[in-house]
Amino acid sequence: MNNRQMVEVIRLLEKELQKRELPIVSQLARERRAPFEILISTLLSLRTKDEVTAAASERLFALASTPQEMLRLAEEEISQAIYPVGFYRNKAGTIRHVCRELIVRFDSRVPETLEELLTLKGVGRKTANLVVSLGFNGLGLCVDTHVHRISNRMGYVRTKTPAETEFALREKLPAKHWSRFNTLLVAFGRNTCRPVSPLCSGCAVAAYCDRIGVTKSR
DNA sequence: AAAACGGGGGC
DNA sequence: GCCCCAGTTTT
Repeated sequence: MNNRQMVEVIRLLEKELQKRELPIVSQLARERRAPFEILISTLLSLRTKDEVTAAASERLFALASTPQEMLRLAEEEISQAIYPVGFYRNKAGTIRHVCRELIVRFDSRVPETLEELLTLKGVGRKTANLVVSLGFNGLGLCVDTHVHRISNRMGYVRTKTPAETEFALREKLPAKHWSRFNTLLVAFGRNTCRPVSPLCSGCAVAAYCDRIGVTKSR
């Protein structure tokens, strides 16, 4: 698959996912959110389903919407609010730590660069890229397992690891498509282009897919 | 490179 | 029961 085809795939997925109202849910919600809310909800999302994360985020933001307010909450209060996302000590602790850092080091704001975001403990490559991409409409390319799998399955790249995929995509895919690309592929990967038994019949972009590594499909 | 962090839901 | 989930840090 070449570049022009991949851009067409992005266009088709955009149309398809809107038409069928497939659950991009919290992703689309996040795009309208303040960077602080994107940062916090992304921290909540690690190894946790998106719907669970979305509901937990709402409950937490109802209690506190700024770093100062959130830092006033005890770890126990945060844990209670975000149930049942799991990783409570981890996530509640990280949230308080990040809030404190934002206040002390960044004038109570969320930093806008990948480098600065990565200095926050608990914020890794994917979280930082999402904040840049969705929070500041910047150039963030976040390669998770969905993006990695589908990029290879369609034959757009040939890579072993998500890190290699990120590098390859940064070289190959025009930056203006990055933000929508990862958002769309994650939604697509959950619903249609699943890890096993992808729903190939009726897939909107089947014509552009090489189906590499797909053995069983429906 | 692998383990640990944690709980719900799908199958 | 087993495996997976918009991951990151520590060993």
